[in-house]
Amino acid sequence: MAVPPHENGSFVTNRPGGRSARVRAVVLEATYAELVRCGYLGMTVENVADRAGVHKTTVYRRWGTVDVLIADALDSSRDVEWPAPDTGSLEGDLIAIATEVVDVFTDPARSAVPEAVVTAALQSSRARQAKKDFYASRHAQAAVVVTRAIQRGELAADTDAVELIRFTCAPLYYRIFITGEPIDHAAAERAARAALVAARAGLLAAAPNA
Amino acid sequence: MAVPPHENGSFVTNRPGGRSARVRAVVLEATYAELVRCGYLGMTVENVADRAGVHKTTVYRRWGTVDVLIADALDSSRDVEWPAPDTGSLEGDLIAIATEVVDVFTDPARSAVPEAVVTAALQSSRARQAKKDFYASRHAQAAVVVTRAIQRGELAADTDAVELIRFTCAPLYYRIFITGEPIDHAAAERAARAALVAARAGLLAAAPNA
DNA sequence: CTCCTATCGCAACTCGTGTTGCGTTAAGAC
DNA sequence: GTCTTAACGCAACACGAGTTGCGATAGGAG
Repeated sequence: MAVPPHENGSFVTNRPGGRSARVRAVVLEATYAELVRCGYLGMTVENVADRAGVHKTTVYRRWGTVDVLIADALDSSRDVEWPAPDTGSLEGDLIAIATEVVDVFTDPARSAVPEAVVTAALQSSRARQAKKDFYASRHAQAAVVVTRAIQRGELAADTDAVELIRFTCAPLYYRIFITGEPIDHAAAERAARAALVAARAGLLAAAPNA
Repeated sequence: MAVPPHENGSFVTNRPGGRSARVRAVVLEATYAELVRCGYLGMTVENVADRAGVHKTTVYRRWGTVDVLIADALDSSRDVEWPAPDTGSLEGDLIAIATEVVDVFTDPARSAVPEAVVTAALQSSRARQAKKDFYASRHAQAAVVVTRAIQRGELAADTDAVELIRFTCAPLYYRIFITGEPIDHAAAERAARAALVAARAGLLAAAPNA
């Protein structure tokens, strides 16, 4: 068709069997690599194409912009399984989740991707939607530590599981992206415990809370 | 000297009296206007110069890039007085602070600037420092509601006042920049109350907390 | 007022991103 | 195997952001 793939929102080609799928895989991998190497603004469609061993017009025609490249890369990695921690206690699980956030963002190689995703989401609605879907998926996976705690009787049944995860991560992301202050293991513990105290106080109820 | 102003970190010119100061003021005002109109990536040095009624080489020589423009604009508005709320209770004050965050980010005209600042801070160290200084200043101003509460005996004296402000704002910023979920007055109240509960539980102590 | 020079305006230039037209390759159907 | 055409490679181009050299303007000192 005359309509390029990046304008109908999906990347289903008419020939998904061989070359198209191969090209997509190698381009998305190159996208991650270039993101780590140059960051969001330093990244160029041409550099991604070169690294992938593909001509730049191919990438321009199938994806169009770096925002769409990042969004597609994020979509493709959205549903990879993410093992939720299981330390035996809800507090331990929440601290483990918060600690992983700290670990990611204190490693420049791993923090480059989420930072670029946040930037891209502020520029294009396509990337914004991909980011939203990604975090919704991850939060749903992480929320099992809360539902398990409810089943164990550690927490009220009407607690909003995903909201508790959000409140656990929020103070860390706030320091990273807003105040620019450093984060460490103590900050992770503090964030997890604060979220837990709020949940135990009934402030994170799921229903039309009072 | 041969060193352009944006490389020595300050914008003190040798002739601060007349034209230089006038040019700076009109350029920074144009920076804000273009930020609202085009966002961070749509913004260009040339458009800022045109709007300011100056030639683009003037802006290029004094600031160099849009990151520095944004950083300088932020610096110049950092110390404008920001009236902290005074509702009579700490809970009311925190809810008022959180509600203002919601108000700003539900108005596209007002949310454009902080969104651009976050983006710019992810690209240049100069903008990152300006953002850090700006939020440090605002948080210090907002923290007076906490110190007042401590004086009234509402809260333990060892509470980290700024940390309580951070925990109040964090869940809102998390929804705005990370999960992309909507925010409203209920979310503001929830964030403020959760932070307050954590503070009352002694989790936000200033000292080498236990 | 006169002089010095920091700062600005102007025009031409460089360079890299993104585009377009066309020929080539290979996936999928038969 | 042959045929069709979606998808790719290639080369030349268009466009705009950022740069540079030089002359003009206007603070600030004496």
